Amino acid sequence: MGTLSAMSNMRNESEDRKMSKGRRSSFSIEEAGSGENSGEGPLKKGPWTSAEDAILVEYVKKHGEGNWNAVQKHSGLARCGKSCRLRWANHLRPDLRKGAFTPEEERRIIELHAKMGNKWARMAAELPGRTDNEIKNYWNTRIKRMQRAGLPIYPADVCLQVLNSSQESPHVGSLPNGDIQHADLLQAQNFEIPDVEFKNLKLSQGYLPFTPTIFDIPESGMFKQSVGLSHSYDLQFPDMRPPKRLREADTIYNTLESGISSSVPIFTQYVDYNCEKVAEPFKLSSPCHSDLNTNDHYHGGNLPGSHALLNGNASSSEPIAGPMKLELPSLQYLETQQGSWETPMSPLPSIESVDTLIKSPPNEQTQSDPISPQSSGLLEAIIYESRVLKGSNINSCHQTRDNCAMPSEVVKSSPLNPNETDWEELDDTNSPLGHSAASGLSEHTPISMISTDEPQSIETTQENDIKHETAKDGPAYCFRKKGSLNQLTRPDALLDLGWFGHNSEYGKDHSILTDAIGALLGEDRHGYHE
DNA sequence: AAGTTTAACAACCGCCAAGGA
DNA sequence: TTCCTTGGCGGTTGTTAAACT
Repeated sequence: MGTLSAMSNMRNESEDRKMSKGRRSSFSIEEAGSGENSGEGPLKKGPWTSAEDAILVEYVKKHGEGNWNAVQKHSGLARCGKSCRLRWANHLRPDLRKGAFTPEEERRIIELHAKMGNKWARMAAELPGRTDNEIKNYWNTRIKRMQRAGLPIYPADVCLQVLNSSQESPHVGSLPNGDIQHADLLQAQNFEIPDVEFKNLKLSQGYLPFTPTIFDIPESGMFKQSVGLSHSYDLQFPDMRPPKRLREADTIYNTLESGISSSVPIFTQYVDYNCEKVAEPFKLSSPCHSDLNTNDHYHGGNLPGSHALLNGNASSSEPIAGPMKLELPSLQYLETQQGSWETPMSPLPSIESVDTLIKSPPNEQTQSDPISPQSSGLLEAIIYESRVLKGSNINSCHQTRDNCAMPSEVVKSSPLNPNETDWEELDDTNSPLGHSAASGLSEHTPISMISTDEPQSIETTQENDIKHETAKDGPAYCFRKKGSLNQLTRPDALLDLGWFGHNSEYGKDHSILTDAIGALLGEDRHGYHE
């Protein structure tokens, strides 16, 4: 935090110096510096000068806060009211607490965020002297760092604390007006973490004193997009590339005691208001871990969601039921987020994990299903797929799911795995890797590979009362009903057809699949490269 | 020593809700 | 009831300095 302090102290001293260069000033400093202009003409943007600050402070002394648009009239300050208000609130207020966040404050921020999500103003209200902007900046920087480090956003004890507080009281903390979604969502069932999930835990990284609990998975559209695909189980584990600086990690994890409990709701973060849409299909689509499939809570099939734990930036103040406003944080889908735990639950690999796998072939993770081709290459997978197809008329959909590995897992462990560029070339809108932005995220509700043509058959196989999406919200990667080969955006989607495509469309689709596999093997028509 | 990366920070932008005309 | 103004909030971007390679 020495750096932080230094930065903070430096702030005022260097402010004017910084301003000499200007950031986004709409006109020159000379113009702005005059400050007391006629109150007309273009309003200045960019950094504030000391003179402007003095004018604003003087104005507030005389007139009090508020009526910010009048500042320009009364003082001649060439700033819009909004800008004045911001400057006052964030920098000039006398009760502001300058300097770096203390460890206590940092912890408080984490706790508050776990409860509130991105409610910066409310968080600031809980931290006297701190501004929402400060907290927001801190948080964004923090989660960026944590993601880069592959560390969980929320320490275990914070999760437990929120969980406990939510159980003790229907109103968490001092949240007004029943804004308790986060806490309620945290009341997910206690999860036992299968041991297998930690096989690849890289404790040797040295900065993971506790079991990772909450992982910063985007909850909003990005999350929805990815959850049925590859990254919904992108658990934040130490990256293969440790960050250059982990000062924060030291601070946080030294500050926050690491009492880990096996009952920490590890996977609740995957479940949001539409959890029923995503969890269950995913359950189906992980047949190589049927042991886990039988473990409902593992997949959160019936669980309430946890926005707070989903995403460091996720706001969860929105009602759970009904349309949810998508809040898309800037950091919600960093590349490093994908380079994560090699959980078998991740049907599609992150690029980094693929790279890792290519560089160092997988070992443990491929042991779960001797039948599945996940330990072989894509070619084997396709061969395997063809075998499955042959038997598909006999086997029920459910059986097939239970006996087959996710095709994308084949890709995952395959040395033929296409690289990121390939995916991007294919179809960004369908690629989780291509979704670094917030556009159109809600358009593809990830239902994994379930055929949208016959949700009933799926439901009959489920113990949980799950309502599946209809075709209009079909999975991003699933084979679309009207699909031609061009709509098969990924090889695993092709394979999925075989894995899950025992539906009424099967006969029609099968020839397409055959073509597609042929294309995969020989034509390279979509730009798959080795 | 130079170039690159990262963290911290400041400020703007757009959206939204409340209140008043 | 509608429109406008104001204030608040959250997301994003640009800049700088420090740290790192």
